[in-house]
Amino acid sequence: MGATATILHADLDAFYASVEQLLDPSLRGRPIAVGGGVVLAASYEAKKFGVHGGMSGRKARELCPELRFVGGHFDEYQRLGEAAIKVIGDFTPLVERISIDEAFADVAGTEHLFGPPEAVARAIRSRVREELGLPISVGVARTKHLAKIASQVAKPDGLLVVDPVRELEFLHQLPVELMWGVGPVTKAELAAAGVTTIGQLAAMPGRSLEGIVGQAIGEKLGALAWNRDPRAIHTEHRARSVGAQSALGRKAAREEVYRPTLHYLADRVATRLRAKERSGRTVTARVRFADLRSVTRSTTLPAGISATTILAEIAEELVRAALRDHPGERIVSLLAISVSHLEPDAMLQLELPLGLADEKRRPGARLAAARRKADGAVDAIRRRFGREAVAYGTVAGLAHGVPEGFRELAEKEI
DNA sequence: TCTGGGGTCCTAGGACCC
DNA sequence: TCTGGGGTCCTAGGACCC
Repeated sequence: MGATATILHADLDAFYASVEQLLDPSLRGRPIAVGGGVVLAASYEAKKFGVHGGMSGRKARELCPELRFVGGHFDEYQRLGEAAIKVIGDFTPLVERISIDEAFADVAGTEHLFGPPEAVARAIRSRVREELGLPISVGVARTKHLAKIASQVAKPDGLLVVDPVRELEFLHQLPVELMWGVGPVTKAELAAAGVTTIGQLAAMPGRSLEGIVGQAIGEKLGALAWNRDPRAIHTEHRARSVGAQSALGRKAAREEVYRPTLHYLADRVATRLRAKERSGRTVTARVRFADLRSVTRSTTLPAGISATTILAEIAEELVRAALRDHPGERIVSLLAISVSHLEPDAMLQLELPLGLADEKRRPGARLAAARRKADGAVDAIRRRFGREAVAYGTVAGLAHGVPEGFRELAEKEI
């Protein structure tokens, strides 16, 4: 068993940029970037100049003077991402979507219907190209990790099947940074130890590898390097945290300044929690200073919360504490709120009026229930008239860095 | 190389419990 | 021969992924 390569990893190439080139033919074959202040995605023509996602717009223009910036068609990204996943789903129910533009699939057992895995991969690629007009790369291998590496190597617009008898031969010649979990820091640490290829990493004694990157990562990388990581396809996914953040440029670290932003963020997070019928026990606030260093403060409550005002108040307290501990920092460049330790929304059962006995058992329970009810009313109005129909006091009209559509896209359930 | 917004997981130290 | 708890939860920081 396990001797055939049946895991596919499919990855839309330069997804946002490809969609823009699809929508506007005059952009095809030209270096373009989606975004403005920051590059959200770059076309392959732009990547040749060294432009990549996450880069500042200014830097990107320096590298590529003829770069065209285009505004994002976020609804189209959502629609086309869904459509591509649907194409994969036509070949197998075992699909694990891991982001808007990529997914794993297992085609073991569908050979009698659609032919061998390589034929399925070809079919997926040509259907996505013909029906949606988008390039997609596919890797096929015996394990998820190897399939993912194969799709990266196949890019752009390629297909690569890793023959099970040549797995290590293929894997060991590649650079370590193609492995999942090896970023810039780990790459540099490994390079300092003379390790730049997956083969060199595989040859290291486990002890010394763990000495460099820590136990958990060391064990994981060791398993990946020998392709001994038989992770299964997971078709269900449940979020472990819900958060929101806003970059502020440079703002004074004063309450009148950060308060409205925290209410805005709390509103986004709490609304999503309630929509999922979840609440969370741990609230974390992050403050980033002018030099981009950031600190976090968190607190864990005895019971989960999902009320906007309560979340906002806790976040304010956490931010105050963080600033108190860093009196030298007078500038804030980003604020974030995250809620974790998620559980079923306890307040849902508290819709009925609470009596004095409840209040004695849990001080503040009645106030919390009242706030939860007010939130429920806001949620209902928004469901009918849209998000903009209601805002929490000073939050109304607050200007924020990225387009609303980008936030909504990022918030979408995968 | 000063860059957005959404996440996951790991580590280390301390508190607390039995 | 050496050593003197182990387990669990919480907090803060950090690396990494798309």
